[in-house]
Amino acid sequence: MPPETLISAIETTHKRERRKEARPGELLDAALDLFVEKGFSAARVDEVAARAGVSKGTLFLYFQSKEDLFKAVVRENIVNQFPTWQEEFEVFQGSSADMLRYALLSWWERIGKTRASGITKLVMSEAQNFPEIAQFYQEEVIKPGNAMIRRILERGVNSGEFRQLDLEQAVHIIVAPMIFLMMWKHSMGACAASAKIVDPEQFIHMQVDVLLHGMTAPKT
Amino acid sequence: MPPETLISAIETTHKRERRKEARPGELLDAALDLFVEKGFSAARVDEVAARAGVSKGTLFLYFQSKEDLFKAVVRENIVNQFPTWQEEFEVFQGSSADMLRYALLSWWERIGKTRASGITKLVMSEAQNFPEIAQFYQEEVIKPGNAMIRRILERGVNSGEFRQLDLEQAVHIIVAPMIFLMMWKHSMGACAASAKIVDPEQFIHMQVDVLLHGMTAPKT
DNA sequence: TACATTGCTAACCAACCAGTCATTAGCAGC
DNA sequence: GCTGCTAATGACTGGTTGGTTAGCAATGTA
Repeated sequence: MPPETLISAIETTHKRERRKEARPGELLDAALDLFVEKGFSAARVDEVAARAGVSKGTLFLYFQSKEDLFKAVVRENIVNQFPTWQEEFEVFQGSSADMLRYALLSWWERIGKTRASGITKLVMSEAQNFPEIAQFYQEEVIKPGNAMIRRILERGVNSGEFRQLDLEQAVHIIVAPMIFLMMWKHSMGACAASAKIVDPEQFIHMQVDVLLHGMTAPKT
Repeated sequence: MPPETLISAIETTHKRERRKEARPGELLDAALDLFVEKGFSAARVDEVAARAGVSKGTLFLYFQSKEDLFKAVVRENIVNQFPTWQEEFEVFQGSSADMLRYALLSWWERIGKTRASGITKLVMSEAQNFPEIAQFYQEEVIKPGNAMIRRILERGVNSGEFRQLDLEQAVHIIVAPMIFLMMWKHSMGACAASAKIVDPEQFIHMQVDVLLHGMTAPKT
């Protein structure tokens, strides 16, 4: 009986407070935890509510449905980050290689490293079973995200720093290892000990290095 | 009532045949379909049986549990492929760059393109919720798979064709885009029309090209 | 036809869950 | 202390599911 112990452990203090302002934030926080931990379909609304210290009924007072709750979590934790990046890139000085490296590293800092990376993993995992979520994520996260990467590449190609590239495809090549990193962190990485990638930041540095210069030995 | 129509549509012909030999294969085939389509936890044992034209009871006659069924599917569709590759690589003539390109393209031909790619996606997706499956996959698929990639890289480094690389990390860099391709195909790729990667083979070619030579423009 | 073998099935069990709604109780104003 | 508003609750509904098993029926044999 793990739920009981969990619930009692949490709600020892408060009996029935009225805190209309604080509830949504607390629910979103608990929901992020559970969605990341269990996935969308396996996460139980009951448990989200319990972890936020309220009953299931209360949760449905603030969010129309489980799906609605999830969308709110995504907006709170990912979509909200885009404007900051946008601004940083607009004033960025330096080579496009540096810009790319900065983009990937700061992405790791703000998304990959945090709980938010679990959301991306979740969406990739369950898109098939929840097409509306896939659609939503495509529009609000993937499209804007890809656009940002694309702009960096364009900048590099236009300045002659990068060679002529099929931009559509190149964006995927940049993004793929980052998605992989998030997937791994929240799947195999969380299980088998031997499955740990030693250091994600080191991985990103090597990734950028290979992206820029390749693996082939320089001619001597 | 979609299950009814499905079942009736399938079992119109046979009433109660005794075909001990054929059952396991048919069940494995149906199971692959459903696991790929729905994922491990969402796939219903009932439906697997129905699609194979038998009752649920029969399925449990041939496989101890849902998990056991899944392991059999993995062995049938992925693990069985390894010896072939092994042999091919052992007799491979040509540059390590060609070998790498060949490895990724033939991997796409035999796994990525086929239903089997859905298994990898499934495992990455649900490893957290089913640690035993993660463990199993790590041992029987990931370790051997990584070892094969590693051998290609070692070959290239030893011959001086590739520069000195952190092999552990480099393996991940090779594998990451392939995993991504499978994930994408079975998640976003199956949903939003705009989310289609135009051509996986083209993606792989460009990927190999970038891996070997990088994106930086050659000095003029 | 009678009989034995055994592949196969239907019915069953115990447990689970998103979402609803009538009821309860916290709190602000008087 | 009382009252009215409404935030919060939790029992309930209608629908799930993996796994078990007692018994039926297809096949081979005599």
